[in-house]
Amino acid sequence: MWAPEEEMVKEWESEQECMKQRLVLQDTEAWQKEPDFRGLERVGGVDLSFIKGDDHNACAQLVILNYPELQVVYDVSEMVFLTSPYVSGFLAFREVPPLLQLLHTLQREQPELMPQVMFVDGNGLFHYREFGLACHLGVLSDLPCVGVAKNLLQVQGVAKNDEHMSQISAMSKAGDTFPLVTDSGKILGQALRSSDRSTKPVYVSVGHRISLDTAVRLTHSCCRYRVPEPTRQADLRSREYLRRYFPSSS
DNA sequence: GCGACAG
DNA sequence: ATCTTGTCGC
Repeated sequence: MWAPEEEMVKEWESEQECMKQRLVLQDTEAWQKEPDFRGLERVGGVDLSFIKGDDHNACAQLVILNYPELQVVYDVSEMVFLTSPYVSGFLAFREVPPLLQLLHTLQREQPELMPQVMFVDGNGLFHYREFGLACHLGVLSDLPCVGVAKNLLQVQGVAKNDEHMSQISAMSKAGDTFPLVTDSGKILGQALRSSDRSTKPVYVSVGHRISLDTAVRLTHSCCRYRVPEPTRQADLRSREYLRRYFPSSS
């Protein structure tokens, strides 16, 4: 393809700017204000897994877990064909369409299972233009969303420097956090030590219809291992699906 | 040339 | 995202 990426990225930037106006960065649900999240019964997770040499065909996964037990009560795997390339800062344009499709199918076939909050693999507000995957999916689905990234995106002055490494070392137990502060002093997310056994933190940021404090508290309460259980199950199951139906990829 | 580059 | 098993430690 000859021209596009540069032009496409410009369009994508304005789309993000437009959708940003619909973002809600505060708690909107009653359960979010409860100390033990009383009233929260279903949390969702989504993920995409790929076949090694193929960046178009992927397995899209949606799982619903009950809360606080965190047992899977619904899961769907579906092969999808991705048309957009992965461009850092624009992950949502590649992954959101199939994820929305899974949510729409759920709405049509088992609306009573619709999750009350979604966990997303990647960032929300902690993003170059403060509109990452979790914001994008949140706005288009109008569901509360939390972004949890496994790797630090270096944005707006936040970097993996000595200070950052030092703060990581200072987190001694599960639940410990430190803020991700931009060069302009804005807190766009929190690094969280999600389990006692993992030294490497996860990076939590607001997606939609939830406050940062609630997002961090909820993420901590959904972690049995380093990655929040909804996202972890989505990842495990989508990869299992590929192993089963495309043995060539394993 | 070196480092960054969510997934 | 994916390429990759066993292995060291508790």
